Amino acid sequence: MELVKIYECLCDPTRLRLLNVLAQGPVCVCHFQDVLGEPQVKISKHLAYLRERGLVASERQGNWVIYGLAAKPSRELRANLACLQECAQSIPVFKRDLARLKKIEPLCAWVRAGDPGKAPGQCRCG
Amino acid sequence: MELVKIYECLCDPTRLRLLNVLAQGPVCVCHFQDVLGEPQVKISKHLAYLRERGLVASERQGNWVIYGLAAKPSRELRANLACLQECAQSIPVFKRDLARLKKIEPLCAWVRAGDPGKAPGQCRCG
DNA sequence: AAACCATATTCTCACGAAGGAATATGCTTC
DNA sequence: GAAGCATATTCCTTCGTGAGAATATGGTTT
Repeated sequence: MELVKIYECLCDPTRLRLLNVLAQGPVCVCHFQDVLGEPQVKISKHLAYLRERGLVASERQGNWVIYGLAAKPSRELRANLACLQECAQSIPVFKRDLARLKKIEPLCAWVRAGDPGKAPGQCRCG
Repeated sequence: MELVKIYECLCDPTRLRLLNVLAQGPVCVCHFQDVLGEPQVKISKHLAYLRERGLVASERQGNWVIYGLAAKPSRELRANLACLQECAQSIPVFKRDLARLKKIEPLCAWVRAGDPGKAPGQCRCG
């Protein structure tokens, strides 16, 4: 059942936080590390988990990799992501993450714009 | 996170089917066996799993045990059960289960009524 | 109280998933 | 092409879960 696959993706706190952030728009991996405050391996592996199951998609942009929600989600996925967002609104962890995201949002936008010519040698996350 | 506990409950096909059936009202265990066509142990263990995590509650009625959805669900639980129902509408397995449930519904109602005086020695499920 | 029914629990096995440390890959810059 | 950065993968250990067989429990009937 595809529905079960979706719920399997949702039954880990780190993945829920990732999806909550992604609901705001595409984000690059190093920003995830910054926003969630979790180690690189953890972030990377959970993103891979979500990618293999089709919840998110990734695109390389020079040194960075940008993740975004699936382009054309199934009805079930759309419904559940909407439900998650509704629930997340009232849960502190998620609100904190979005607050931190807002602070670095300009950087995210800049990375997303993806003009390699202007890219500096080092990510400005830290 | 309580939200994760909910999703853990939802990431198994058998449990999804149980919850889908329960959305129609309380049901006794032997009827679950009949509707899902799964062995007793399986049903019983998954119901226990859901009960330990507060998604469902059980009540003994003579030889039978009747399960129902949690009386006062959290906002998150309510939202997710609603979402599940919406998704289930278009998925064959769930529709089949509800169809089979309908056939034995009078029996369910009778068990729920719970007049031990009239109870026969044997469940009429099979 | 013995037989019986519906349900629950225990035991064992196999498997997948999460976390961390170490290492590999792909780009980019010098 | 060597060094450096961001990200991915591998290896290992630990833990929870699902399934089935067998057995236990609690209530009921005779």
